[in-house]
Amino acid sequence: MTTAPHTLIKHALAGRVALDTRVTIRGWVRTRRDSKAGLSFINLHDGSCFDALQIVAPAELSNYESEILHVTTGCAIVATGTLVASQGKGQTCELQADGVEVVGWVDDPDTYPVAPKQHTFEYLREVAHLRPRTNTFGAITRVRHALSMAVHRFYHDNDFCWVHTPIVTASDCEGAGEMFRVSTLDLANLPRAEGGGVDWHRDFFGKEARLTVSGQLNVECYCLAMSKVYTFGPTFRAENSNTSRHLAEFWMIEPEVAFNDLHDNADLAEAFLKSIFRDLLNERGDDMKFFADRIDKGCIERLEKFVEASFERMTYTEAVDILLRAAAGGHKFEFPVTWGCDLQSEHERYLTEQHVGRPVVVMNYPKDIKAFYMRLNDDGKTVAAMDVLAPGIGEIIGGAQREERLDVLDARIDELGLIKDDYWWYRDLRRYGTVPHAGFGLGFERTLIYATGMQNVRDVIPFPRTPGNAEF
RNA sequence: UCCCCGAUAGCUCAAUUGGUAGAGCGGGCGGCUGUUAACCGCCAGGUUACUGGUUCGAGUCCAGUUCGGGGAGCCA
Repeated sequence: MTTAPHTLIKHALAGRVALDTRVTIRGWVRTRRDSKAGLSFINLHDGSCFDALQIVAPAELSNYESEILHVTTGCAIVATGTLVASQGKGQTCELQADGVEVVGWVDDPDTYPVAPKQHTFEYLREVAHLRPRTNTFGAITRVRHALSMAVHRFYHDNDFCWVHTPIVTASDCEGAGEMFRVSTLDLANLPRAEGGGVDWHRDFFGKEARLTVSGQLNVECYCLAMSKVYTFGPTFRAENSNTSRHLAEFWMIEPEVAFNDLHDNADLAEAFLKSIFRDLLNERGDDMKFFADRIDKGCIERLEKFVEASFERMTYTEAVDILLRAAAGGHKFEFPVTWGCDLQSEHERYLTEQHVGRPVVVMNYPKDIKAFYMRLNDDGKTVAAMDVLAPGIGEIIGGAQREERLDVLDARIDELGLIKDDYWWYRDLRRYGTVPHAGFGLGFERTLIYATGMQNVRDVIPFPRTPGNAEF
């Protein structure tokens, strides 16, 4: 198969193609306007940048009457001609076409779901297969890509290894969250064990298997060999969560660094977030300008401040004091604050939005509200956990220094009524060359809504999976 | 899962105390114009989410269901 030489619209618009040279442009029609002066204007997108290229189609084209005048939004065309300075306002250059081939027609223009107008995001979710053709989802797609590449660039440049932790896991010890089962058994005819329960030995993996809720336990193994590692992949939670911040399938980034303590961990989180946002501002100015114009006025300024200012850091105990003072000063909280309680959304929002006004790292939570693998502090009451809270989102990062002492880890496992044997390989890490280490998890979709000002994680992932919805 | 709100043309929304179903955009046709959210005229387009109830009469009131949104919990 040969590919006809063609030009991306971003290169044509950026001046990488000299004026008065012949080019071929391929893409999808956004709008068509006819002039009785004997020409039509076609706005064409190809996804390579935010802006469209204007195609000037003269009436002399052999298919002008028969085809060009019937082109509607969504048609796919290949236009060949000369890139020229525009005679009109609104664009610097345009394609003076001498040939326009309609490659793909729109069957029924009357009901084409994506009109060149404002649609609600709720509606566009119902046409998720066509929403990438809108300005907003084109911009989101490019921003998502740019941030993904920035993530890999940051870790690569800082000597991390990207570790592909498994999606399917047979260890039922990943901790928090309901998990999706993975099975090839016939649900209508399950093999039974002697007690009447399902005989999982007959299943594909010979035991119960599920989709991962975190790559952390696996990536710790590689951390204690490669020193600096991270995961970046899909994660699954079968929670019945119906909010603008939860998905059943989402992408998470989990770095893990040997010999790091909690403060190193917070330093890493800060340097990491600043790096990817700096890259985003540098690379996707066109899309970020769109988000600032149409979605969230302050999104660029917010990121610019973010990469300049240092993170506010406080302990859980300090956070509780701040909240108690706020309550005493008349601020109404639905849930009362006491030392030992988990921070509610309203508490996190107060801290990050009102008290600090930017992201804040809260560290050293009471051990009773955190996971077993978090390192017990010397006070015996708190663990070396940290949450990064962001305005408008809440928890964007959750992390900790891990418990590297086997006796302390075992005591925690016992305390929580967990079964030691289930964690045999995780415990082995503490028997063979254990070292202090720390890491965190960053929700990628939450990062995207923070960066763009979009309000729902369902609108920053191509095909959102939520309770009751796996269409497309 | 809990609380609150909503569902009317392809899309975004109107419709008075219950009394003939409307507009803009999009689409078709025509006019005008180097146009650009173009503009002007005409036309087409509806089982008012679904099921049942109250009523002479229901888009409107009541009950249930489905789907969607906001908030909460869980968390990233």
